[in-house]
Amino acid sequence: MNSVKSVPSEVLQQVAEYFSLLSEPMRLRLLNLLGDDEKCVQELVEATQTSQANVSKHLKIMWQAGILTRRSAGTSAYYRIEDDMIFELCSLVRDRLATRIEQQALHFRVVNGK
Amino acid sequence: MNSVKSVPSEVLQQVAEYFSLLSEPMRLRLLNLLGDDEKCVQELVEATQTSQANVSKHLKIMWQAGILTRRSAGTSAYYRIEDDMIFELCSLVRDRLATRIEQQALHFRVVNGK
DNA sequence: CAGTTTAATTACTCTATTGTTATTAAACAT
DNA sequence: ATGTTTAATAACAATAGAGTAATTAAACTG
Repeated sequence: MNSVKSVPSEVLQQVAEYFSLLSEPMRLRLLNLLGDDEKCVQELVEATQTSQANVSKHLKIMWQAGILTRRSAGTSAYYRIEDDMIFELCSLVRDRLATRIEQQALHFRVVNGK
Repeated sequence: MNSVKSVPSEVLQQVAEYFSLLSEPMRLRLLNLLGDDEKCVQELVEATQTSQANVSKHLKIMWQAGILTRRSAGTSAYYRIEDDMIFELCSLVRDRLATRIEQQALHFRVVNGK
């Protein structure tokens, strides 16, 4: 007897797809650059030092997934973070990694006798 | 002037790697099966309907990443979730996806006049 | 209208990862 | 010792994804 209900595989699939959005450094960088403001593609290209095609591709992926909004103005396209949960998820993971590294440093010091 | 400090690329890399651990349905299923208990490889193989080699490979990946612990007993190997943050992350994403689907259903009803 | 700027798309290469099969290793049972 | 069970590993095929270069499309500018 297991008290935990088994999760349908479609749900696992969707959750996995959401996490995979955040599993690319370039997308995390774009999200970090966007922050609370909206930015156009050109600004993001200049800040990331990658190709315009690559930036557009990543933005499209996140837009299709519903974590960004898109606004056209003239020849420009402005993107903004729609889903604030992103920040919560990222800071949770970042803090966890930080404490883990600190613990590793502590253990390293212990096994080497301070 | 941007008030947000730019995140070093090594940090982005590590955060991305953490999320990529959770971006596979099979690993999410294993984590869900593990829950709060420890389970051996054989139990997980029976529950997942995939090959023993595949289960072992995924468990190794998560063990190396520090989100599982491993205990040997006889010919068996028991794994347990070490990092409870997993549950928090997964339920955050699952709830968000649920509300998104509900909103889509609502919008669907509106555009079709109830 | 011609020229320019900005973004999206297409076609492509390269790399990483999943899952499978087969094999090896280790602990136990008879 | 032999055979059995359990898990880890190696080698491989198939797939997915990132990044690039080139092209297309759309909106401005002169």
